[in-house]
Amino acid sequence: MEISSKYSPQEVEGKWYEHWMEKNYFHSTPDEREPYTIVIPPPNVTGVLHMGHMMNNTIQDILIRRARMQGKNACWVPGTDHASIATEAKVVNKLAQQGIKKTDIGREEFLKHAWDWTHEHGGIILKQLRRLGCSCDWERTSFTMDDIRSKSVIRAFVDLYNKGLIYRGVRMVNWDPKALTALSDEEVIFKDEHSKLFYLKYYLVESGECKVESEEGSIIHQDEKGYYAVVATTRPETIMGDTAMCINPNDPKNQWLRGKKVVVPLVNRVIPVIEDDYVDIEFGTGCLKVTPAHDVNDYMLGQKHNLESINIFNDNATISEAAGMYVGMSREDCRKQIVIDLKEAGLLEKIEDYNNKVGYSERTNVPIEPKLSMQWFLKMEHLADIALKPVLNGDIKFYPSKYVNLYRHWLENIKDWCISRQLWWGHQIPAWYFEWKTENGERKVDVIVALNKEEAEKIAIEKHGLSVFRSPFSVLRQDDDALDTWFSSWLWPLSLFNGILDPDNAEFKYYYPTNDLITAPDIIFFWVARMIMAGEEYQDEVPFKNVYFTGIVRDKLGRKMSKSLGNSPDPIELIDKFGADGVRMGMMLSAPAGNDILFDEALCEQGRNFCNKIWNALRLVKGWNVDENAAQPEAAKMAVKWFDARFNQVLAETNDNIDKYRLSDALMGIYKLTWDDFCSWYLEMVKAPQGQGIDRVTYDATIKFFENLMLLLHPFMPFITEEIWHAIADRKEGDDIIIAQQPKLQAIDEQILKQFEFTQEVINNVRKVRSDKNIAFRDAIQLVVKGTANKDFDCVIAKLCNVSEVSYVAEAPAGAFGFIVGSTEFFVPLTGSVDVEAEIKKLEEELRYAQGFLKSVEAKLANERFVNGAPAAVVEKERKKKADAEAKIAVIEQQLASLRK
RNA sequence: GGGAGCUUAGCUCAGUUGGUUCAGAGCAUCGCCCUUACAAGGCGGGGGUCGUUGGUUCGAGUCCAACAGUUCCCACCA
Repeated sequence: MEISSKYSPQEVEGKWYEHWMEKNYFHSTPDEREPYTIVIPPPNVTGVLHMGHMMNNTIQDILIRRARMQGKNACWVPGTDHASIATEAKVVNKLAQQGIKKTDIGREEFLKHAWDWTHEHGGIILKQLRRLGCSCDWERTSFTMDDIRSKSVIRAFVDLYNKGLIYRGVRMVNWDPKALTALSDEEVIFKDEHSKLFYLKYYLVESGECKVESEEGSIIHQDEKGYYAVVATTRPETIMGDTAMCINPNDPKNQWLRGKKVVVPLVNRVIPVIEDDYVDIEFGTGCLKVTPAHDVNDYMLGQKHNLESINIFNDNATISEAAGMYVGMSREDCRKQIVIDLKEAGLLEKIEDYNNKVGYSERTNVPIEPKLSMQWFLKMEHLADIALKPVLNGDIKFYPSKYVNLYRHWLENIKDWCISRQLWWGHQIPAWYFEWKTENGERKVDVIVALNKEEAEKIAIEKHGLSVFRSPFSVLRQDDDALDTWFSSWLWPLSLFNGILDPDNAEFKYYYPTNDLITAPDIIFFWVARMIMAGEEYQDEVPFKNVYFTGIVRDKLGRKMSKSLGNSPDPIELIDKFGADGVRMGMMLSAPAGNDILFDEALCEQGRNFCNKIWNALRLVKGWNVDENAAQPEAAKMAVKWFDARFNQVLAETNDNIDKYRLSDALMGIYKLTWDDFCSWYLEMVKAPQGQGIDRVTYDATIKFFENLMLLLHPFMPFITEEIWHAIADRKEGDDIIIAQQPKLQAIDEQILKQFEFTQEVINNVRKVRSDKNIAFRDAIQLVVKGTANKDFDCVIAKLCNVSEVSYVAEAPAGAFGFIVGSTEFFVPLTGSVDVEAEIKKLEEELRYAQGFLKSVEAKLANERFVNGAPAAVVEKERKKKADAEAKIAVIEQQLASLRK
């Protein structure tokens, strides 16, 4: 049957994936084998595959497939994340398009919509992973909001609350005015902003006691309206919330303001001047306006100095009633208007350009508003403590290791984790508020944390008595808030095997701790660190042993891929175009651990080309006819010996590279072994002459080598390797490469590798002579060797260079092109056309180089301090170099002499 | 403001304890080839004073210092 000269992945990939699924090869159950476990970083349930996923999951699949081929019980657990804030935002948007507001339909109805949305869009990404070839144990597919995972989250919350690690309190939190929820510190992204610094006039209150005294260094402002202080601010729209002005007590230029009262511009509220070291004397005028409700530092000052706190913003960051003016305006509009009004009122001294950092919501990309609110927090001190140890002592290894520092720094400076979100999509906080009326009519509230409502009721009854509980004035209602998404993700390695609810179950005991975690460095704090905390807290054991941080996928200009830039290719389209194997290879070739990868379609093209190369090697071998009577030619015999050694050499390197998570190096090694060593050298050496059959020994060896190459390559390129596996030999049912075992490392014949390297150099030289002199390959030539040499590979030289005869002589032949390999002289006799002058010139060049080299070596050896100081082996090496160089020079000189005759 | 990393061929990167197995790889490029597996290919070639400047050393891409450029992380200077 004719095989196409182009490999077509479209015809191959789907077929094999189905076959693997049918055979249930991806599924794992505990047995006596060593487990190898990976849990997927769960993508957003309603998301679609992007390049980051492609890379990340390719790596996971490589590791999982390799483990499977090493006889381990490989288990890769897939799943998705409910992505609380992101998904809720999408559902809210969708409802808005239908004119529905979430608050109008209520929690239950909203959740119905959210589940519909989840079911409709959910799991697309997992299907896409199948196209990529991912060998996940799909039977284990989980969701952070499925039954077990949800119950695990609730159990963990209750448990941590009972341990005293979770508390509820009023704190300054990061408020997202678009999503209308609190966020954790990690969800705030600071961006540089070109903004303005506004200098506002705060006039002093005139009164009898208020006397301005000039002291040394004072800078007093005064105009026709009186004395005034100048405050520099980037946020003039918050003046309605000012309840003090603060100076540094050690600031000479503002001494005159001590104990005074000033008037907030436009607002006309009188506020005191307070003093605190916190104020930076050098910044602006050294006067700080204090808005305790809207700035973290001001809040701290407010607490310290007992200031009133005026919340001038509504939850959506419009101006509130409490502000008394500009009510209902957006903060942006308000700023514009207030600047105009200040100017008109003569209260704006000047405006300067200013660069500062503004916190934005990671999800909704709107500026964060610091807001005082009641939230739930997880205490981090203890958890940080237990999570630091395993990373510092090497129980968990980071690749690359530079992330250890980052990790440590974060844990050592950690703050409590705000875990409540004012969202509905997610795990509702298992806290109930029991409200009742005391005998004297006072209303009271008790917070009850319990696994479910029934439990909560039981506790309420226990604590407050049945009659109080049943009283018509009593209410038990659950906290409205949901938990941060990461509060479920951090349990992932535990909860996937039901280790929170049932820590003694056999599966959990078998699969946990998992082996490798492959993730992006930008979630090292969000996720990695917290999983380690949870693992240590619940199992007193690490959740995984190695963490491989991938780089961020960028476009070839180094820009982050994003929807708005439109520079992110659709991974599925790439697979359609280049095949999954091609794309996988493209991703892996330039993705050393931790380095950003600059993605370029050309890399996938290289992957596709490689597939094609392999495909054509198959075509060649398939075209061979075995001649059972044929004896094995010498060249083929040597080729088999050599390739066997070479294969084992690369096998050792590959194993080493993968053990060190240097996957791109490993793949490159296999690529070169296949393309250069196998295709360009080996196959050319063993090819039978036109029209002849190949002998049995060589054929079998070749098939074996081909198989071994495919085994080595399979984790990286699963589809084409399975296809080739089945094409090169008759396979019994179930003899599939995916479950075959990796080749075992055999002894490497170093001697033959050295000999062959020498041979390659000879062949390259002959080819160069051919190329230089324009001698077509079909025209046979002769090769003359001066003196003696190892003749083992002469047959190979003859075959690959179309040399009719390799002969050995004592004297250099006249009229021949010469070259030197090592210190052996070779000649290609060519009738009539030798340009003696050119040959002399070439040799002189070589001589110059060799002499220069010799000189440097001699200088080194003449240096007593080197001979005495350097290790003996190094000195010995130099002596050898000297001897070699001298031999080479002698040879060149001799040749020159004979040419000049 | 603090901290970490990076800077080697046109591009993307290796270079693990300092010593021609150290100046490499892949891609790109150039020349010649439709040689019956492969033009998504074959064969051959060119290309870097290892960011700069000092220092340590017999010897530095490799160690140290400073500087420049660049990336990232953290941080309550309005």
